Amino acid sequence: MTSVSGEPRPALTTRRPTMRDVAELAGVGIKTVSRVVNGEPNVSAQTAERVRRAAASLHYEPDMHAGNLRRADGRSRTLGLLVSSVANPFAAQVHRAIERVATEHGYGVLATSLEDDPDAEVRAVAALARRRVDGFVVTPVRVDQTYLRVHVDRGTPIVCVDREPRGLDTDSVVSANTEGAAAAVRHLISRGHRRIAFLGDLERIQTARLRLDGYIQELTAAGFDVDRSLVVMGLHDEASATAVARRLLTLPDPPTAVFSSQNLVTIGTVRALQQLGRENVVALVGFDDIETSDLLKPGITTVAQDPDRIGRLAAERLFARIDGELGPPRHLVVPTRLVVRGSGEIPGPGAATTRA
Amino acid sequence: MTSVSGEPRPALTTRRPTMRDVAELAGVGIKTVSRVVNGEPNVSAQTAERVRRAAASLHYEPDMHAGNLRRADGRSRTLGLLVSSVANPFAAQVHRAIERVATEHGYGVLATSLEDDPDAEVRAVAALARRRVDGFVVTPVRVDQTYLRVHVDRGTPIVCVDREPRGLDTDSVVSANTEGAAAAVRHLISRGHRRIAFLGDLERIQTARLRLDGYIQELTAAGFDVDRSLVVMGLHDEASATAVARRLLTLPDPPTAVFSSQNLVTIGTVRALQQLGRENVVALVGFDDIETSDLLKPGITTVAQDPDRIGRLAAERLFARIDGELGPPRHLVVPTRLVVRGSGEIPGPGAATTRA
DNA sequence: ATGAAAGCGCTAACAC
DNA sequence: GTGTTAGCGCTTTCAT
Repeated sequence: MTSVSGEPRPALTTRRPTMRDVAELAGVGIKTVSRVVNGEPNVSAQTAERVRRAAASLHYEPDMHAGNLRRADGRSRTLGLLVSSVANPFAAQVHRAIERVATEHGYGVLATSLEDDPDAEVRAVAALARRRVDGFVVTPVRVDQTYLRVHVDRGTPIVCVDREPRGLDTDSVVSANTEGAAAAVRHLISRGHRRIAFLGDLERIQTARLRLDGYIQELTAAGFDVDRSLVVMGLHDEASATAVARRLLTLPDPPTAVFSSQNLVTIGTVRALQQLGRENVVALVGFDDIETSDLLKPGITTVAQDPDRIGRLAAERLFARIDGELGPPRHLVVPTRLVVRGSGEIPGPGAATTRA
Repeated sequence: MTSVSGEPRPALTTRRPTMRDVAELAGVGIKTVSRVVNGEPNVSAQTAERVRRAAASLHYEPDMHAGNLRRADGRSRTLGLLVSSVANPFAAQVHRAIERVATEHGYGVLATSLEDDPDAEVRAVAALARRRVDGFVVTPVRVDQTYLRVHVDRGTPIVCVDREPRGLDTDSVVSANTEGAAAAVRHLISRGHRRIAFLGDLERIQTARLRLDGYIQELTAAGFDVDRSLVVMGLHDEASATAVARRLLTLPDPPTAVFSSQNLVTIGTVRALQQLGRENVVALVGFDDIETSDLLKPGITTVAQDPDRIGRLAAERLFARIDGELGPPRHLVVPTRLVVRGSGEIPGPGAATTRA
């Protein structure tokens, strides 16, 4: 090795400059740099310019976390988001809406996918707490959110989305699940259907139960009995939905309409209908919208949620609390919208036979 | 107000306990708490248990950022992710895959949506740098990524996904865009098509150009001329794709097949075909998969990408670099897969008329 | 096995 | 207008 003795080996990576480095280069004190970087007053325009030049030439980036350690408000300017999965289209749209509001406030978003695992929920909250997020947006998975109380007590606000919390009252933003499901069933009844099947998600999922409630309420209100053999819960993927839909549709006295309470279940049901060649005979309304519903034949009539609005409202609630809003928790309910595309308008046996 | 004089007003929020609080309660030095919390050796089992109890009773959560300030490796255990939009299905799946690997490493992910805004790219990188992320996964938007060099030089590795960087050589993971497009065109040619339209995204988007390259290469290789009147770039949404597709399909000598190079363009094309009632006459292959492609009639034949694999490989590359891997940048190309569903198999004028 | 002192990069408080 | 000092919550170093 022929290295010149005494010659310093070049560092593999260049050291990241600190405020002190900028101060030295600009020939000022470190506090002056701090003032310039943070846009505080009491720095002459000349000095400020020298500091800015020095900072730029060094590519100085202030260390946010170091600053927060001493800063009075101690804000990390980061939000924690807990969703079923960042890959889930509904959750992803909620996420995007939250991010938009967060960006306006100079905040970043740390998102975590829970995949319906109750333990992942507490682990994720702990991990985010160690990162000192200023607030949480949580899609509850556990049956009880009491464990979050300590965070609220320490001033870290929480907003629940999609599902209401239990064991702890927090701000929340959810879809009008019961009303939306009722509207779907009402729509089918108005088209002459009496035997309407209900295909629901896992019983432990709050929204699945609420949509079932809406279904039962509306049938009852219309004076029909709820035929329990047409109600199936526990469907969480396409395959099982297809299987159950096929079974119901090949019953001796099959339903003339289906209300599916979740996206994957709707898709599974469409597949079953197509396999049986009954997609133009049996009516279908699905809860939650599907991107390409209108390209199918028939188009799928759905109860559309508004994830963008849900996310935006949740973020606005959270920032209001971060900014010190007091008062009792607020519970926001975002209306759904029935999107008519064809599948839900297939007439049932009781349909008026008169034509225009 | 009848408050007992001298009685301290309860704090609105309880102060967050520090290591010092835990140490005091456990009757040990702060360093001992640090040892227990970090699982370091040289603490008696008895003492450790006392510390753990004290920490639990106070709901102590160590401040990660404070620790990083002094910690030798200075890791924030956070990754920065820049994508078109967290709501984009492809990006969301890449995101989920990255998150999975990150979680295994005890890392969090800060995702930012760029919405194809070149300025948002630099702003996002700066914001993430101030948060001291340990690495970046970037979907490049700008024509030049030279601005990232300073971060690489300081030891913050970068992996580009979906598109290759320019002006700076980094690890990258992309789909086989040219090959995938060529395979689509080859498929159409094999079904007897000669006049194949190409509907592409904005010319400035790298993947759009590469897919056009594949289209041209394959047509040329087959000995056909490229009819420029059948090639339209600059399509970035459904509406414009529908309009252009309608125009091409109503030409005096219309194409008998369409290759659409992007999801929204494919959907727009399907709509045009349905409006003209030609979805069973004109062949269609789309680049990038659509969730419910198989429910349409005909099903949409697509060149499917593998976002899960892309995300996983990108994260693995990034962690390899974070863990100190040296050596030249690696460029990974993830193969695409032609998914046959019907629309791409509609025969063209040159199709063999013999039947099995 | 345990702890005291110094210091990470920055801001608060207060001097000049 | 500007700089100095202390200290945020933690880890490092080094003593005991």
